[in-house]
Amino acid sequence: MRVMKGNTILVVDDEAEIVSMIKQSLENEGSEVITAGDGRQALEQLHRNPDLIILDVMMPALNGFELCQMIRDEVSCPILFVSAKQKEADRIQGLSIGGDDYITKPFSLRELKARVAAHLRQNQRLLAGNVHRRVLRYGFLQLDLQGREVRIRQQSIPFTAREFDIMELLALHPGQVFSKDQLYEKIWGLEAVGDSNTITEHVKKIRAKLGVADPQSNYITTVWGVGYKWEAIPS
Amino acid sequence: MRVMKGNTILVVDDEAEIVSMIKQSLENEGSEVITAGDGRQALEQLHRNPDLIILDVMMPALNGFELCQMIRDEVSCPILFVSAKQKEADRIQGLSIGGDDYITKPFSLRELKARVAAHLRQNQRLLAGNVHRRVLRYGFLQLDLQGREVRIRQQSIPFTAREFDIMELLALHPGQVFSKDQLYEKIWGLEAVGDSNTITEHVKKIRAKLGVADPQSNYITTVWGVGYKWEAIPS
DNA sequence: GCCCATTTTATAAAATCTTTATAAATCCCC
DNA sequence: GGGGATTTATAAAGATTTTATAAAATGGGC
Repeated sequence: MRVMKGNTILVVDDEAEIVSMIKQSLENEGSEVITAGDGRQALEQLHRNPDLIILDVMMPALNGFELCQMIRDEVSCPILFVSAKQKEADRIQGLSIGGDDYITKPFSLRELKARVAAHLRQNQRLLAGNVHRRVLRYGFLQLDLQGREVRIRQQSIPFTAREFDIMELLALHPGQVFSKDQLYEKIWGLEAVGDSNTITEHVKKIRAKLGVADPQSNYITTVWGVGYKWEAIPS
Repeated sequence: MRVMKGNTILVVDDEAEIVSMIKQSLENEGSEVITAGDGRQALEQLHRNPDLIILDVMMPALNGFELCQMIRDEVSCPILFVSAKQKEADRIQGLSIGGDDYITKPFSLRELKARVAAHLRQNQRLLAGNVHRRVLRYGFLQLDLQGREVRIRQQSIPFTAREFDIMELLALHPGQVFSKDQLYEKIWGLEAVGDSNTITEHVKKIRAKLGVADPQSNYITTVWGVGYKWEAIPS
């Protein structure tokens, strides 16, 4: 789970075994984990500026709900409750007083990790966020024009500069046929001279890469005697 | 629930009664609710820019998981899955492919509302705090833009002026490729003339310094024949 | 004058682009 | 429907371009 790398997570629970179990599990994913055995200790740890807080509800002295209410306005990171109290009313209360998630004990470590990762991911999205990217999407295929990156089912596929240029041009004009000369002119520039085989070769490479990740698809169609075109809807 | 006022929520489910039930419930809280009966309709509704998406997993044509994967990179709002599939593996899958929450059917409307409100609240918190953010964080790396200081694992690393300029520009636009000419123009100024090797050299120095403190990471990627870009998620 | 950041130069290494040759597919006219 | 011509596909190798590295030169500030 790449998202968890480098993040600081505060785990608060009065049961030491649970704390150490969670700590170890999250550290395995690359997070830095700081811990507290009760609400007061947790308050002291806040100066470390955690990226996420996991909070047991039932603790002596200062319980999880109380702690959450105290810090919620000062701390903008997600707060996840973990509790043996399974009633719906408890879950709703936890979410209402400022919690972002509520997991009932006994819980699966894998689900805890998945939920922690999801919250961290969403935080990153919003923080690194306000990047309006131009992304072309055709089914499972995505062309990130600013990042010059191609993804199929979220998986990045390396394309060379020329390959990307050709794909971009075609995909920006779905359904329109481009002759090889047109492609050459648009991508290499007006004065450029070159063999039309060059295009053929690049198209072949593009198709090969797309074909590996998405075998049934046929994004680039050959229009015989004319050129190539991008299929509006991949088949 | 104050948070829900004025928000737009997209509800996607093929069972019309469920859609209308959720719609009514959320509208009572002050949200604007738009709906879709399947994945394709949902895609068409995305132009409305919802603040949150509720997604049924099992739908004909395009299921919730598939839809989520398709849109996750373009849509930064929270995505909540609602599903009759209750197995842990399903929940974890949903959270792993970009979902932010997973609620099993049959669900309590009150809990759904509480979870929706919690996600909206957290988004508002982050977006509000985003304005005066002056420290960029990428994994273990922190860029203090005000203090022009670079820290890895809390340890400060000295960077020269140009090095910091280049890093700052790249890191402020994660995922976007900058050509050497673009970098030169943005940092040295329009009229400046210079060798593109200068950039190469500075990038080398930056990578060397980052590499010492964080050997596995690769923050700046070479996009062959195009330029350099900052990885949103360091690999 | 010395130190440090910056830039330039030269060379090595890597990746890509283009060409060439050959095979396969498609079209068109008879 | 078949044969020849044309167009496109495939594969591999050479040429070219681009980037990485190292080291030396420049130039300003103390």
